[in-house]
Amino acid sequence: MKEKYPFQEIEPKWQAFWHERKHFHVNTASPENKYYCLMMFPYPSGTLHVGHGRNYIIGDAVARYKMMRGKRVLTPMGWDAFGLPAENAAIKTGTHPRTHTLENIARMKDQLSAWGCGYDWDREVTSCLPDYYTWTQWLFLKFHEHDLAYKGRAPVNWCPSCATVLANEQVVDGRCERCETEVDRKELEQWFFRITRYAERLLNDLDTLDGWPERVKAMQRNWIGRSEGTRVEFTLAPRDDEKTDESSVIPCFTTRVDTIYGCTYMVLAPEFPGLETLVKGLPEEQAVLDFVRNARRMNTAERTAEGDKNGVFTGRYVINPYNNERIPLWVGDYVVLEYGTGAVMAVPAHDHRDFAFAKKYDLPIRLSIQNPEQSLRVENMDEAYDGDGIVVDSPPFSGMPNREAIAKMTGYAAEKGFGGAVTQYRLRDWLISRQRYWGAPIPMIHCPACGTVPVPEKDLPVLLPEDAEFRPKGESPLASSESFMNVDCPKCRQPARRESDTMDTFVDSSWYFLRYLSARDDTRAIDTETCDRWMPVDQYIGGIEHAILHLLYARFFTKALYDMGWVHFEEPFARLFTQGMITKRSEKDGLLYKMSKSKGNVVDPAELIREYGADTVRLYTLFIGPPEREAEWSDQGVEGSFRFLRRIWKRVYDHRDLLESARDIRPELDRMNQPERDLYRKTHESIRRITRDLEGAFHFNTAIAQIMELMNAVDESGITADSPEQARAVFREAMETVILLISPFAPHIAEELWTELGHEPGILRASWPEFNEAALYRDEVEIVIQVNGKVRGRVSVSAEADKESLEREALEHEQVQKWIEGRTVRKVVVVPGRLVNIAVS
RNA sequence: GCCCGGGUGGCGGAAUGGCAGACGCAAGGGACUUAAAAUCCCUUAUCCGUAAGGAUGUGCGGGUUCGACUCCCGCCCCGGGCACCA
Repeated sequence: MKEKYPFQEIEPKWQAFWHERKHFHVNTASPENKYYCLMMFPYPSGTLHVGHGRNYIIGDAVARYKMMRGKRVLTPMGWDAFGLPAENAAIKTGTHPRTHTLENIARMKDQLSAWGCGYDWDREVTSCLPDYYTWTQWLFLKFHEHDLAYKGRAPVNWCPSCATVLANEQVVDGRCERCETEVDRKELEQWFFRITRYAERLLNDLDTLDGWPERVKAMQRNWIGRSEGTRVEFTLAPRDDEKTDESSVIPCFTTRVDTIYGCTYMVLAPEFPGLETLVKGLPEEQAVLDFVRNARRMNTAERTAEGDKNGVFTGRYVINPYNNERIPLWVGDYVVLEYGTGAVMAVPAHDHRDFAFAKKYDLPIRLSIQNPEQSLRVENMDEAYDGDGIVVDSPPFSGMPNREAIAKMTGYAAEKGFGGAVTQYRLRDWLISRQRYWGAPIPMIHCPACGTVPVPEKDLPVLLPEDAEFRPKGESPLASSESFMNVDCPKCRQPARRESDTMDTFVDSSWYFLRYLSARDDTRAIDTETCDRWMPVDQYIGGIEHAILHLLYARFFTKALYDMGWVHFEEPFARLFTQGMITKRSEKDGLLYKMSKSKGNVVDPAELIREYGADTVRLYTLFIGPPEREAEWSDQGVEGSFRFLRRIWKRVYDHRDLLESARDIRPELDRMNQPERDLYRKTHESIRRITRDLEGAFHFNTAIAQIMELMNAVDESGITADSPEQARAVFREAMETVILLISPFAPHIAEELWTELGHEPGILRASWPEFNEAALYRDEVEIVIQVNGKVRGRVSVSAEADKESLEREALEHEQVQKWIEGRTVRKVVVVPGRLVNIAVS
């Protein structure tokens, strides 16, 4: 055994060992003791920094811990390999994105193994290769077959820099999530997935996900945005010029139907369908058209910025079905088409937006809810009252508490046939078309005669053409490849054109966790039987940035596949853990940032591994703080973790004779003296504590602190090779425990020392230690004595001491006497084994 | 505005309603060394005190309790999500 901790030698050795012994391979034929431990598969950017590493290190620690607890752990890995960066690099350098991507994958695989992370590489999936995207396309066809994929014309988000459309989920504050360019609105024909059909189930089933962070569930609830309200159909008042309208009703959605008698006008969204015909030929027509054109020119950010509200009168009127009142119809830029019906009943007295609009355009304000103080007068109002109260001036509902009136008035609408209760969602259908090259082609064909025709399953995959022009032009690069575009219609055999858009990469990642279970199966996408055995994922680990996007889409896919009968579970991820970001102070401005090249604050793991070893990087990453929270990387902290590992190594080296001599001696509690008992107890306390830290929440930081404490206790024990037999036995057990407990975190050193101690190689196959209840017992305990809640003394007593004797002992304590002298003892609280509190006055 | 988190030493952070600050980092002092590195030992919340000891202290203000970082009520600040969503 080497004296100096030879991390550079042992780490590659054990990595090769795990690989050769296939320690991370698992047979999914039986579900017995299964544990599916999944990490979000990475985009192959080429280089991982220590911030990315947190994800894999946590996952690997969990996998190793569960293996030692006897689970058959599946930890697969793969690559979310389609996407813009590779394509952008291709545009710049001329290298094909595939070449670039595959090189990056090779590099990242090496990085992951250098970290000591083990995976079942036989199940590797790479979403950009035909053996994967064939099945992504197949799933698209299934979705199409079940009316979950459709082509529709709609105003969509267009990123001018990426030259593609984006899903709602990919627009953040009116900007492209990727490149932060302001997003424009465009009206285009695009492919959508009908996720809104699942809104209710996606929302309700969140309640079944006990193993998910509340935060993520809250974000999804917000995003789905369910709100219950009332649909009210207003009748369009006939035109003065007696021309007829296409439709005579304008429905609107409201959550506050109780205020409808205060409705003094109605507002349409500028994009409201049929608006042009509504105003055709009226004196107001030109003003309306100008207003609409202007509103449409604005990008999403400008349009949605709260503040000034603009609008224009249409020259038309609608009838409020509750009181048959004729009210003016306006167009306003604060009404959004996509939500509700694109029409809003305006109640300025009870809605702050309507209030501002009415003030600006001098529209009437009428009270219909009186506050409990009865103090509201329209003349005095300088803001809308949106609180509860009593319905007024609303016959026959006047006098009702407004909450009650909502139900009554909604019922009334249903009864009279002009509306009723409806549930509205904020969630929109998922736009999946992308006008880019590096994605899975949408397997559809446009035939002049037959229309849009799906590619027959037997013709899959629709391969990406090799001769496409990448440079983005607003049209998909695939359109530039004639060999790709020209195809015969599968129905009528006449010349037709392929769909030239590719799929959003979030489609690829919505089902990869199913594919891992049958990654090499070239006959079908999903192996239903194996999925039934091994799904759901027991533990999913990834970044919080996917709280909505990926995690919502994957849930949607699972539910859709459930309905189609391909899987028999509705939720894919039983437990979810989201780790916090690792930040580092920028040397430029001294501020904290997420690690990124542009901020110049990335820490390269390769350098650290060379200098300290992978175990140090792992240990530090896990010790840095609670794993779900953000943490600041500290170079000194790394040093500290290194020192600790080196210290463990040195103890084993220095005491190798002692450890060897104790090989066959079992610790026996009755034969131990006090210091031996203390170390024995500390050992078993540590096992208990650490096991508890790892079950449920992953408290790696406190688990590691506890190992450090145990190590401190080993050093303080003063046991040497000359110590008596029991001392040596206890010492050996303590050191073995340190090695076992640290092995999920620092597996290389643990493997090495484990064999050094004479065990068979392969600590992963060793069992996690169990604590001995008897070891935890103390016969003497220190009791704290408080006077009025303040500690005034402490006393050592037998663990069995009863309340009476503890109270006596406390009252007689010398220091304590000083504090109770001359005062009245009102009460004495005794908590056996802990403290005595004497209340005096 | 609504919904989630969070606020504890110089720093990262610990604490089933029961000794606040485990563990680590940093800092200071010492041992070893010709010297340095490494290692080991000691100190380290704040204030008063030579000390024994005392007072204060977990964002702020109240409350419950023998006892509150922890529970309840009302605020403040920081981070995140949603938002002219009717």
